[in-house]
Amino acid sequence: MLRPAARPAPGRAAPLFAALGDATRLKLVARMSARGPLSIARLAEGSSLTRQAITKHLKVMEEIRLVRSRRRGRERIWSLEPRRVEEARRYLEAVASQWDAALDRLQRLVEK
Amino acid sequence: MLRPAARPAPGRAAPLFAALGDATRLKLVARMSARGPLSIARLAEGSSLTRQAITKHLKVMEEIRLVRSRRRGRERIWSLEPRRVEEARRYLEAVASQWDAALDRLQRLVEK
DNA sequence: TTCATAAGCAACCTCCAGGTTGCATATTAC
DNA sequence: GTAATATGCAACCTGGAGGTTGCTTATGAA
Repeated sequence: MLRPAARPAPGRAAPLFAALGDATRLKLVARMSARGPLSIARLAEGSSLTRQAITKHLKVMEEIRLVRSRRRGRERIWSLEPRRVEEARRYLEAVASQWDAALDRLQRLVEK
Repeated sequence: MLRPAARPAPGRAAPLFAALGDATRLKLVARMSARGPLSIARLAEGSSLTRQAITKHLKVMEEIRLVRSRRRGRERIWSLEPRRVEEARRYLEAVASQWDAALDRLQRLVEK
């Protein structure tokens, strides 16, 4: 009985948004999403930051399972976890529609 | 010619997610979205934090236009800015579908 | 087998986000 | 008019996020 994934509580969703809320990390996400799985070296390429800084950011995102990594030879390959992205997306969708509903309610109250 | 609102660059979208990425702020968003426009006092109600702390959070969100406020008598009423929520939502939607596309491309490459 | 590449580990630094307290000011209620 | 309510302003404190440097280790290439 696969339930339709209820909206998570704000306390649970916040860390997800926090992970996305750093420009460096969001660029990493964008790069992965554009090119597919990439090694740290590839991800750090062109950045003004150190490779170690990039690694730290990746670990932050891994901790909340926004990305995952696997070792391949001497490299470590990083992938996006699309289910988490989707989870965040749905949260915002719910917020927006709930807000609309609240406004509608108030509007009707005034009209009465 | 109202264009369909292109996906913003990571650098522009990150502050939006950062604003959502704090548990206190996300709770404020949730509360507004559930009940409609609310005063600071209402928003601070039940929280363990100071009213001033709440005010600071609201200002953070106002700065990036995730919420707006208007004065009404001695109160200040805070509302959600649903277009910004929608903007963030679309960003995530784009990330997810781009990732899927990248995987598909790679998959087809392997099969060839 | 030796050199170059890719990554991991750890210690350290700095600044500012997220809080607080204390006081001032504007509105509203009685 | 006076007390209570709702908010604004400012100074201050503190931990941890986001960086760096330096060194080590594993793997691949020639």
